[in-house]
Amino acid sequence: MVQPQRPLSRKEIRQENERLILDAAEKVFAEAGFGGATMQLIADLAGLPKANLHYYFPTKEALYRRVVQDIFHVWLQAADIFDDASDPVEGIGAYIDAKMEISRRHPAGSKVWASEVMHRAPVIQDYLETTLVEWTEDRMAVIHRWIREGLMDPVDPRHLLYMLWATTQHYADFGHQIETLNGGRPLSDEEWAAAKASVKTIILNGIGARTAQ
Amino acid sequence: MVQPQRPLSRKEIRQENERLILDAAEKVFAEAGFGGATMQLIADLAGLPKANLHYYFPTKEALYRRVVQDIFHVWLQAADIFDDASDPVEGIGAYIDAKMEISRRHPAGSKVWASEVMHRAPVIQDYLETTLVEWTEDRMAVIHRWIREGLMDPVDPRHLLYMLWATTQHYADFGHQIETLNGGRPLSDEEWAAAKASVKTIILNGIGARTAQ
DNA sequence: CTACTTTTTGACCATACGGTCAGAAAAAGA
DNA sequence: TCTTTTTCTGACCGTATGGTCAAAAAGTAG
Repeated sequence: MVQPQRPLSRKEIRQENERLILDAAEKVFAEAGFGGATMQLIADLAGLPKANLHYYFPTKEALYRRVVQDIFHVWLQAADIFDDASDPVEGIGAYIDAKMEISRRHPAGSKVWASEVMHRAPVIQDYLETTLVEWTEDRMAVIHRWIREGLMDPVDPRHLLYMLWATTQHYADFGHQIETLNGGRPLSDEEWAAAKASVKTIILNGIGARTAQ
Repeated sequence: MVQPQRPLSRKEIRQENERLILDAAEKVFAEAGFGGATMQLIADLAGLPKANLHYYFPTKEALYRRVVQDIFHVWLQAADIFDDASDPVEGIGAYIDAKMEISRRHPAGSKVWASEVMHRAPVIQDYLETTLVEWTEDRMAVIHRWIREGLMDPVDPRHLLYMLWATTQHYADFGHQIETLNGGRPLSDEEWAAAKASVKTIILNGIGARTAQ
């Protein structure tokens, strides 16, 4: 272990500890659900005494709320790709790649999100009703434009989006099932590439996506 | 309330109460997760005193186990359709219809299953490793046959199955999100029909499914 | 009706959990 | 150095929860 020479400043201590706690909390909430998670477990995983958690986050709910909000923002960012594209092959293809990558790198976050929504979004319902609704409408507009431009078949954009979310997040949320069906081994680099390719092929084919000239 | 003339026999009492408890448990486990569910809540919903639950199911875990097992069997049955079909348009189309119908009629069951798998299948891992593995291999063989017969494109059957599961179950597991994006209203009959149609169109198109002559 | 078995239930218990607090330790400022 | 502010932490508390139990109620068989 390399010890820093200078003692950490207060700001650094705060940032470092909040990070430790949030990372641990994400994992524990993902593995046990909100109800099954305990502050003690999170504290142990973060390597801090339980009372210290309550110093940074007053309640279990406040901590959970922060975890869910952080995840939501990661996801929103990942969707910028969508807008910059000139055709569905590029836009939806890149979106699938991005979401599959998130499923691979942050499966815990995806599970926490899924759990939150499954339980009727007790803490982020307001986000769903505002930010997510806007986000969805914007992307639906893009898809409608592509349809008008003859770049893809006239599918219902809403259900296309649901399919994109469902399919990509499945690789995180049901990762354990996939691993079991893969002989107990996590997907290798090649298998992840094959998964991405399969998803892209079927969906892009399925909506008759064409590239812009 | 219509009261039966004859008092219930012991066998009837047992069946009736187990059914009441299992139905209530499915709902509560779905809404709160295993950790968040309480025996008291289940008891209240079932209209029985808590001690009575422990008479029929010794522990919370035993009750949960039965709920998950029951769901698993419903799903396995729904897949018989797959085998009886002579081509992917019929087989996969009917499978999508069946799974969408389950998502619509038994969303709680789907959520319990999702939660169980997300938490690394603590109670049904053995089922995953035996029954589900067999089931999956059988269906993969069917898909491989359809590919050999030129009835669909040579897609990876594994990832096609994942896409089918992901897409159909999404309408149950993320039903709350879908409802929110639908203006706060649950999907109407017509909207469910549109959802089914969208999923079938995109996937069957996506794999180049053709009907047998 | 009588003896027996199954079912029901209120009261109770031990434990685990979220949260509090007072005082110690450490950093920052003068 | 001395004072103030922030961070840390063991010990503690009230409550909610899963589970138990003994006795009552209800069904069954003769």
